[in-house]
Amino acid sequence: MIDKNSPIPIYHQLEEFIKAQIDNGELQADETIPSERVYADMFQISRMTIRQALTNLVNDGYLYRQKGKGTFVNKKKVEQRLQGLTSFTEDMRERGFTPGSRLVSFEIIPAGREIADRLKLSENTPVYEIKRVRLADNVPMALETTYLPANLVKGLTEEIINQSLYQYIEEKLSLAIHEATQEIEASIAKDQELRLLEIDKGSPVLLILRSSNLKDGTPFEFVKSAYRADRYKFVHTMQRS
Amino acid sequence: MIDKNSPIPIYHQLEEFIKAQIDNGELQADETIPSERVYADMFQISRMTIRQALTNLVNDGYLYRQKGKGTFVNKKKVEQRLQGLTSFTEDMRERGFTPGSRLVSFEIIPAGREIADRLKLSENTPVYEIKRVRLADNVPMALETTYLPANLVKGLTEEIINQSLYQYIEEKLSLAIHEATQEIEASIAKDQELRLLEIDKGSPVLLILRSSNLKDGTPFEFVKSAYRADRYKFVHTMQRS
DNA sequence: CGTCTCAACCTGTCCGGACCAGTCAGTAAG
DNA sequence: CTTACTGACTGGTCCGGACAGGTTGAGACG
Repeated sequence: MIDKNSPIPIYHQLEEFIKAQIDNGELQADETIPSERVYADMFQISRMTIRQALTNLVNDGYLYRQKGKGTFVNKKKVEQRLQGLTSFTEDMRERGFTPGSRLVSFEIIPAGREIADRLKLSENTPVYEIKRVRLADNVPMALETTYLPANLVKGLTEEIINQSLYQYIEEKLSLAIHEATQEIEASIAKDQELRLLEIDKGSPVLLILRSSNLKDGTPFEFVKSAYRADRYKFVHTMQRS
Repeated sequence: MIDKNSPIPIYHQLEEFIKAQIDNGELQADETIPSERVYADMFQISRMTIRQALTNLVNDGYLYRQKGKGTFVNKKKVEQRLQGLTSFTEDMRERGFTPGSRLVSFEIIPAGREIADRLKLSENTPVYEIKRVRLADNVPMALETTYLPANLVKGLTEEIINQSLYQYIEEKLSLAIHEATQEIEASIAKDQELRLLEIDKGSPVLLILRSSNLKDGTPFEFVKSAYRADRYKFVHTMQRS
């Protein structure tokens, strides 16, 4: 329930509490949830704190409100089956490959201008730089460099990186990964890419730059990936509006 | 400014005030806006009301916040409308270019194996093959080859092609364009591409293969586009599911 | 000159409260 | 039976305040 001694903000705990009730069927679509004042009495929390939690859930599409009437559970959004934001691991599995990776380097560096811009940090703020060769069925698929703000994505180790970054971020750090913007362009492989991807001089690569945000808009990741052009194509669908 | 006698909520007036400043250039991207307390003093409004307005603007993508540092104007988002299925003409206009094209060839040919597969036709069925250099601000941007089933997209002429294919299909033929799948990969420019795009041997191109369907699922178009890598990147967003 | 400390700033979270405006059920009057 | 009123509920808007934790720059000290 609500633990006032928890480091997790009270409004956030209430959000999770209500979401859990919706997910497990305790609260059904179009059902009224207890009013703000009832929750305030129930949990001995101020109504403003309740309102903050409920406002967030309304913004996220879980609830809807009607002035004078109450707050109701929303029907489940149609899940956009269009390609979602997935990690490299998830993407390779989707394509039927066995994903893997070889760590090239892992360090904390002061963010340069480009990285600071992308992550909306001050220049020289410490960030993790993780450089990996990503494998599919044990063959190099991409050279990937990931930047994460060190004071946001805390406590990274090589072990965590060798497992799943997204899982660590979502489950251990309880950060809500939300959306990403990707820029896709063609390029000619540079020296390090040639070596690490085991391709010939003059080979093309598909360069994908991804900037990812948490639900609250905070950038948490910037990734540069150079994919072997002979092994990877990006596929997606779009609709006429 | 802020009119406390107005029926419009104060927090909403503040939102519009700040948005107006962003739109008219008074506030630039990454610039700090006055702090919550400064606005509170300025307008004699409670800090909570200020926070409500700013939170809404953060949620809408106009601002971003950094704890301990301030609230900043966000860069204008890449317009989400780029996400949809658009023609080259629409895409270039969206990016602020003047679109144009130079017809290279236009003929009816019997569909080869690859084209027949893509358009779900029998081999040798007649299709239009339209080859164009697409221009942006009068500079070659892409070499585009479009295939359309001749008995579905009827009556094509050079004049129609020089205007808008999508407009002709939707308005004259009353066909409902629905969705497309795109494959994006990196490649090295081939001979014809080198000449027509005015690039050097060994240059990379972004190769985009698009298969488009009508609302009833019928494929109506298959397009191969080779974009100059120095002038074009594909940008899109995706969300975590 | 480099380092450390501290004050003054910032946003984040939470409190308790007041009043406004919409909705609805119950009751009284015609 | 209909209409109007009232009270109790709802969410919406706003107030003034307190404390926590992050950031930054100025000043002191070695």
